[in-house]
Amino acid sequence: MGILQELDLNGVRIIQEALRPEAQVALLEEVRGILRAAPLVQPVTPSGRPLSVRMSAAGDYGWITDRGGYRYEARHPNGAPWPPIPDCLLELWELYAEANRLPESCLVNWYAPDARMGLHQDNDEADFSQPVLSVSLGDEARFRVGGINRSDPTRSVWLKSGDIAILHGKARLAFHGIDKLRPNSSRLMPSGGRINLTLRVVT
DNA sequence: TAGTATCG
DNA sequence: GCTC
Repeated sequence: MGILQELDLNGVRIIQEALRPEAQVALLEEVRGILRAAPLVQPVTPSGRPLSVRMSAAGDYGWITDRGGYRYEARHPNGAPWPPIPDCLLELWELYAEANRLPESCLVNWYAPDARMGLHQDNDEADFSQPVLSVSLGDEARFRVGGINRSDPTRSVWLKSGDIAILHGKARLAFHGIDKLRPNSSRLMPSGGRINLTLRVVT
């Protein structure tokens, strides 16, 4: 175990090694179940540009982007309701989120080895007093965090498999993104890539 | 503008 | 190549 277990990145709380390897394996199996019920899709921005990340979701709502805009939807684009959020993720929320509501959405983001996520805000939710909690699985990723204005200075950290990041308080609306993955940096998924699970209160 | 390209 |  490393010495550093927790750090603050522009107000974003990073909990390193929150999940032991066995818990990561179990969570990965839950994710595979979600993806059987709700297959990954490659979304496009409202301007029509594809995201490099592929997405699915669990819970009452999933986050969607297409030519119609950014929004939450109660159903997968194929018309099926999203599968339930696994209990182990609800337990992580209770343990770390310090929220007074339960998450209504678990976004599942699949990063192929060359996928990235540009700097953005999570601002399609109704209640910004509720935190956003994300779990990393698989390859390490450079996570960049700024402030509430796009021009604010940024800092970055390498997120590893099993790490948790929480956008809360004044950092709830912090701009953030994923610069790049570090290839072959995890034994969890030997074929490479990264999964990010993001729990949010939507309404 | 949850995109991409580019720079010192 | 990496960082900001």
